[in-house]
Amino acid sequence: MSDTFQEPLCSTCAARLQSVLDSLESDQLGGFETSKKCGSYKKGESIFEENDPPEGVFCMHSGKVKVFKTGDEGKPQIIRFAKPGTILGYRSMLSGEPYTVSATALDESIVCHIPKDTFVAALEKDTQFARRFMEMMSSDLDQAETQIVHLAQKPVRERLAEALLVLKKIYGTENGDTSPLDVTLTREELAGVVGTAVETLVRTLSDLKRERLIATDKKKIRILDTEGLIRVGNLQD
Amino acid sequence: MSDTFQEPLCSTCAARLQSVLDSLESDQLGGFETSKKCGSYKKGESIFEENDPPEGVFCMHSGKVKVFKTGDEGKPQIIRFAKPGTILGYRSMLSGEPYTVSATALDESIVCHIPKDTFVAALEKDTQFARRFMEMMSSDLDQAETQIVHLAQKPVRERLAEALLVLKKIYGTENGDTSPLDVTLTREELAGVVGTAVETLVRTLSDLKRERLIATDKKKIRILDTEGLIRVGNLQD
DNA sequence: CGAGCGATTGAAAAGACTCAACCACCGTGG
DNA sequence: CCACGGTGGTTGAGTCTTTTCAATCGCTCG
Repeated sequence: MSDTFQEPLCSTCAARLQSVLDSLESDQLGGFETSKKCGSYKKGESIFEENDPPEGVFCMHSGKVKVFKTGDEGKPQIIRFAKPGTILGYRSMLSGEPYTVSATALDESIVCHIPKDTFVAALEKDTQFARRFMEMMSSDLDQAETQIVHLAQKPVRERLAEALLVLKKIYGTENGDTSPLDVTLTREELAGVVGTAVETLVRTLSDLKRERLIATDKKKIRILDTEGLIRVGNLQD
Repeated sequence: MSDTFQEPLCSTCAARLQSVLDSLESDQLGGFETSKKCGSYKKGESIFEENDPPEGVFCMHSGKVKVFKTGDEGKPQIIRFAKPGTILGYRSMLSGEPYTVSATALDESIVCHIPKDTFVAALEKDTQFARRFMEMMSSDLDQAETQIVHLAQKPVRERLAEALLVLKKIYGTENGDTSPLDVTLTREELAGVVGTAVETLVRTLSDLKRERLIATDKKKIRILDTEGLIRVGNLQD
């Protein structure tokens, strides 16, 4: 974590308005502002890791982060992607148990750390905030359960199509609709999202390229035919 | 849902003490008691289903319930098992969205329904309760994420070993340690837990039998060698 | 320039699924 | 009481998917 950047303020933080912290009462907000510590993370830098002791939660101010869990054989499985406004590491804060997932920057990112006491106090004092927070947890859980079903029942090809669409939805594209996804992952990372071997991932990507659904340029991926991918992914919803 | 049974009281409910409702203040408890509606469900009966509109949460008083989500091809994936004290359907209550999972009795079960208003009021008034509730959600989420990694990275054999150990942990055995698991699932259900085809499940079960790790008698499954299953499942934790 | 990592491709092997047949048990109705 | 039909369980065979291992390629960085 490096230190040369402008420390953001919660009160004027655009990312906050995208997050579960949007409705925070101003008295709580002050507590956040004075107790938080923000850090800048370069691409590849770790924000927290499995088994680390939790001391609060992280709130993303800018950048992109992958949240993953390491399997028995050491292979990382990407559980979810975070963007500005996302709260990370809340589970361990609540349970007091060490982190069960790791978070690593995918890009230059600024991530703030809010001490447990501050956060818990806000949860206790601001009912509306607590409510929003629970809704966020619900939504994370719902997403995880959908992921379970897809991993159990869909073939790699469908999961890959879905993963690409998810990346588009979360991080968007650089310019127009068919311009490159505004995030770059290694093939290994993408394999870790889809839950497959790197070689299989590469082959399946090639298939999609051959079908003109996507195009690749270096590490950049462009989605040429969103509808087509939805069809491939069997995603009616 | 049939009606011939003794309606349980929250205040004297043994299951409650096993649940997130254990610390509930007595004033809230009264609200639960007067507003709840309990129902008895026979084996195979549905408690709620995907896309049903939520009107509160369910709390298990007795019995066994499977919670599952239906995949695109209509194949049910069992997400989790519930026992007395388990709260079901809380996600949709929070979000107001229709249920994203279904719950069905595996055995004669008594399940109470607590109206949304009552439950939400308790969450708002009783900070300790809200805290416990969030911890429960955390733990569900953690479990779901572990499941994701295992589905993505472990072969059927390992997942089956784990599933059997989970069933033992949740529902226990009928008598001694190597007596039959105190729950009966069809092969199809077990396949839906592990995330595989019925035929594969049957074959893998046979392998475990051949290795004397388990034994089967009709639908009953006995775990003969817990240590062995832990080894097969690659479960150091 | 050379080392090394990430990406790609090929070929073989393993794992899992599908299809099809058969068996075993159970409850029903004759 | 028994024949019948149906459901759930099991097994076999073949096929498809996915993984693994090996080799090659290309690029970047020191």
